[in-house]
Amino acid sequence: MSGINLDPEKLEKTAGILKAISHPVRISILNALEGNMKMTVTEIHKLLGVEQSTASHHLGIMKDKGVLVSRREGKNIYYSIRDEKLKQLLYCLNGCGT
Amino acid sequence: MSGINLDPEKLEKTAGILKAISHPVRISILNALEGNMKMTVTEIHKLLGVEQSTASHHLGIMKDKGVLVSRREGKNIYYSIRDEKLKQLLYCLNGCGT
DNA sequence: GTTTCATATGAACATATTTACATACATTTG
DNA sequence: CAAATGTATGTAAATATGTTCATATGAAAC
Repeated sequence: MSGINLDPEKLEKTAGILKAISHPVRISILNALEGNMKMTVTEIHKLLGVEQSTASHHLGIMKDKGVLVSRREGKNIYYSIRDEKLKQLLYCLNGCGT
Repeated sequence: MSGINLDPEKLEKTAGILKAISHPVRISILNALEGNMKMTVTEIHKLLGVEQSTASHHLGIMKDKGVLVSRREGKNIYYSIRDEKLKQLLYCLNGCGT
């Protein structure tokens, strides 16, 4: 909150979270999840028009960095945004995109 | 503001801005600039303990993406955060870093 | 003009990302 | 158990990124 962030580990973590968002496809996924609460891999892959494996890959990256969580329901796996704070960040983002 | 962001150009731009921030050194630079308004390349290179060329490189990336602006004053070039909105995003970030 | 300080650039190298394709795994249905 | 559906993984190739070292540019001082 005051001055420079010196902790290398926290820096890495913060950078990791940001990096996990810094991709057109992943931003699209997050935008979709802002409106839908939860979506399956197939829904996202069809909505965005990317390969199923590509969608899965991007979802995996965001889950790995703690941006998303997933939950199995039968054959489907639903992904959703983990933290409300991250949604705030997304709102800021849409504002910054000028 | 509602639903999914479909404009590929805007997506690329947003991703570009985020990408420009998604690096430990660059987050450190932004943290430093939040407190200092403006800093020279040398100040940053010494404060963070990175090579001069590395500091210049990272500053260039952020300037290129519109995150920073630079202004020459004599021998020095001062960098500063371009947009107030970006500072908000940084505040959000420090909140999300848990 | 040449020396000095501040910054940027280019080459080279290692490493990481992104994507597609094929295939494997998990769950349900018949 | 076999088939069908939904998801993840492994490989490979193209591209991008990060870092260092050396060098070039720009501005000021002498």
